[in-house]
Amino acid sequence: MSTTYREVKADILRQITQGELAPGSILPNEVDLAASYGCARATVNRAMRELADDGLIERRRKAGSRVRRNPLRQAKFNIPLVQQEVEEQGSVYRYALVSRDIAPASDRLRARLGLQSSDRLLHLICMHYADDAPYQYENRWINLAATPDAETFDFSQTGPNEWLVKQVPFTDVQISFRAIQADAVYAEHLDCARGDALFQVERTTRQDDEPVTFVQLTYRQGHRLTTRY
Amino acid sequence: MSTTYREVKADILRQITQGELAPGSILPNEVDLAASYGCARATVNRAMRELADDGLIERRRKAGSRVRRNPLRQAKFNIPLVQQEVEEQGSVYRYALVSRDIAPASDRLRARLGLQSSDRLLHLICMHYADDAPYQYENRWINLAATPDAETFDFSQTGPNEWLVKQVPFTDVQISFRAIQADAVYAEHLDCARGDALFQVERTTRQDDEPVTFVQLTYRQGHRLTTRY
DNA sequence: TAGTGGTCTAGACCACGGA
DNA sequence: CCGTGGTCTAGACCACTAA
Repeated sequence: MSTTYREVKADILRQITQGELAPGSILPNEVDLAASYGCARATVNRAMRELADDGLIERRRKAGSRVRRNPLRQAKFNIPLVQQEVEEQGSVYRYALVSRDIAPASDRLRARLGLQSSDRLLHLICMHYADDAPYQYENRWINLAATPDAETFDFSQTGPNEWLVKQVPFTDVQISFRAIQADAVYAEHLDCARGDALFQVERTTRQDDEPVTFVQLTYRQGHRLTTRY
Repeated sequence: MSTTYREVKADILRQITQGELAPGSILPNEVDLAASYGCARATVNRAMRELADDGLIERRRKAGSRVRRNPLRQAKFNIPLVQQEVEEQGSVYRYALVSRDIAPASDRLRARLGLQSSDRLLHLICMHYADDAPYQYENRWINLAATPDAETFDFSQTGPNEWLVKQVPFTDVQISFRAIQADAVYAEHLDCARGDALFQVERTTRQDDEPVTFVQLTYRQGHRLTTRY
């Protein structure tokens, strides 16, 4: 009948959210907390470490643990594969390859990704449908210097994301979200009006600083990305 | 000279990203790993637990640990206070209250937040500037049933976010991102054209299921939210 | 039912960094 | 300097669940 780290964490969390522990105030040290909860120091340590990971407290050797003044607000988003995303909302997923070509990197992409001018890129445009309605427009560049196999793979049946995830390891991913206005191309593919506001995710994937792929995923009008914490 | 959990984690991570451990393959159990790394089982456990938290492996009792087939792609975003966000990019921050009124909740908000029809809401519209250029338009509703003090507080000098973070505890936050088209009001306040695509964050904060505040934060044209992992 | 991860313990040593 | 958190250990019991 010992106190678990979950109980310790929940109790401290309660004291913080209910204002018993004011922002900026200092918590007892681990030894004292262990004694008062009647558990081992390692148990308190795990509870406190998770609270620190969650951004609720700040810990420093010798200085002790304090409740953060401005609780670090951080949100975690799942970035699912399109197919899973579509199927999880109960729709039928369909994929189509719109175009495929190979060309040297444009100046814009070279600057953005840090590519050599000699590098060749595989450029794919794909559509993802939910119940036969346009769901996502995918504009992707794959660095053939990093992924030579991509040149011979047939992307007409399998989406590049599915293939890349299984074939190519990566070490670093950068993601950004923004709003863009639909031009004629987007309007046609996503079945919306020119000028509509669309939600776009841009993602750059690297393997040890070498760019592997850059993609723009543009969602149909009205899409939301949601999370809670 | 023992093996640390960081070393164990880094070594397994390397095997995954370099393809030595294929997606879906099973890892040795903790006892065996501990033996092969020459450390205690608890050390291996911590390394594996963190890999699981990071979405790289899946663990199940009796079944063992496997490399995820589709590495769970999850991104963590910091949700900073506007003032910090502006100042961190080296600009001067300025705040202004645009309007303030108190009214019963509209049907739309009642449905969205799960409010009682008798609840009164404090409705604030605020502007946040960076170097005197519009940066963010804030449209906020505060539930006076949950936060009576808000009724008498003077929001003409201090932004509601700063005040709420310090005054009101919360237990649950829901965030969503989307793209919207600027109407005449947005165009005027954010100094952009009608029809421009704007990036908007919506956030609902609750304390034990009671809605505390709902806010729409609309950024100036061209804003991006970025992260890496 | 047996194997695996989940957790707790009591103790130890150490690194960091405030006073 | 020396208090605090960071980490490791060897062992133990337990909860879950696949076989």
